[in-house]
Amino acid sequence: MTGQLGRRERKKAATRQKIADTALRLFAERGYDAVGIREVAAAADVAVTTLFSHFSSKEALVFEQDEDFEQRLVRAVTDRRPHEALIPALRREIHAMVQHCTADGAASLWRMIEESPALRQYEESMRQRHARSLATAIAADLDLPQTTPTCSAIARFAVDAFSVARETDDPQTAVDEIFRMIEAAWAVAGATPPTRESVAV
Amino acid sequence: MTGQLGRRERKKAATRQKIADTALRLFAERGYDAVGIREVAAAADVAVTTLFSHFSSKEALVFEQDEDFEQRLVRAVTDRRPHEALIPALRREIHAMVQHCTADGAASLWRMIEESPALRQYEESMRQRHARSLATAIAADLDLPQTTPTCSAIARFAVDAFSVARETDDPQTAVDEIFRMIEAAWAVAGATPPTRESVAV
DNA sequence: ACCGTAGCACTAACGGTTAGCCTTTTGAAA
DNA sequence: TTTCAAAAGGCTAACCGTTAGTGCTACGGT
Repeated sequence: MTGQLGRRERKKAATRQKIADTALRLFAERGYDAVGIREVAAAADVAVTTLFSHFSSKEALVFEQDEDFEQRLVRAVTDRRPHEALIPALRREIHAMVQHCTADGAASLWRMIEESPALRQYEESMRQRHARSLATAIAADLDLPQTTPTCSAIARFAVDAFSVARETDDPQTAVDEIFRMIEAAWAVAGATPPTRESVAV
Repeated sequence: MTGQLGRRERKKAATRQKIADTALRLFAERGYDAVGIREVAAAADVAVTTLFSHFSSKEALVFEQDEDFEQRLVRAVTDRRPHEALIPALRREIHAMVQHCTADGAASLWRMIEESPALRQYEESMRQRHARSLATAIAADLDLPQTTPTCSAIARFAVDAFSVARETDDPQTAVDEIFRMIEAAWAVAGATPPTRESVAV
């Protein structure tokens, strides 16, 4: 083995990266809606079908770090230090994610997202996926056989915190503000043991 | 005036209704994905362009009551009886909406929605719109000049309650469960007066 | 040295959506 | 009543994202 990946996998990764880079450059230059898939493929010197074998949709070209975000949320729960409570761990991660997304280099990217309805819609359904994964992780953390309404709700609240905060002028403060609410919500949920129905199959 | 609407508006409404009815019938018969727009238009005896002048997308054919839902949420806040608190009013409305959507006749419709990724995605972005409207209504109710992170968060939490509950075996119980959490979240948000930044322009 | 397969290309098409342009209907002003 | 502007609808033709079908080539393991 050369390094860790074979030539084949390196080439594949290179192709993927080239497509993503080309797409983001074109989108930045001329706007997301004004650039077609055929154009991106041509500029990256690949076939349209190749592009779609690397990215599941045009929007996915923009949200390249989709799975990163998802795993960060899940790991914030599963890999947290022993004895650290659930909500503070989530809060720290959301803080970091917000910081990452409001960093200077990313501003124009998020502006582009806000201007395109298609991208907004994609982002929303992406967050829903993330909330589902997070809910599963939370349920597992509580040794529950499956997600309860409380798990799903807390997961969604956390994701909401990110979305709402990112749209405000002072994201970090907003995250803290919302997480105080989530903390309170979690407290009453924990105090109220789940009813028979909500755990039953 | 004949009745309240002129002939023109009555005809327009009739056309719209005919399109919606035809579409839902075809979708129910053969599945959402298996029925094309051209087919729906032909069956409703209108041109494709006419269909799209009444509905902004294929998915909108299914979520005909989109605006109803949005207005019910907003009115639950603005039109509630004097002295009734905000969160209980919202809870009542969400209860009613869940009941309405889990009634017997609607079951097959929601199964169809769950089976189609396109419909799920549309529903999600619809809920986001509703949450935005609700946030604005809540802000107005509190005499705030614009939405704060707290308003947006509570609005999203309420909408989340609907979405999570609808996926549960026992939706009504789930709504109560989640609204206990929202009540707690609202309590700490109200107790903590907004900081200067979160209200500033 | 060989073979299975992953990666990629090409063509052609499908389905949702829109633009451009034309006809008919309708509400109301002149 | 006549007239007229706007609304509603229609037709054609296309654009765009996405996928199926097919085949070639180069790589990795045996």
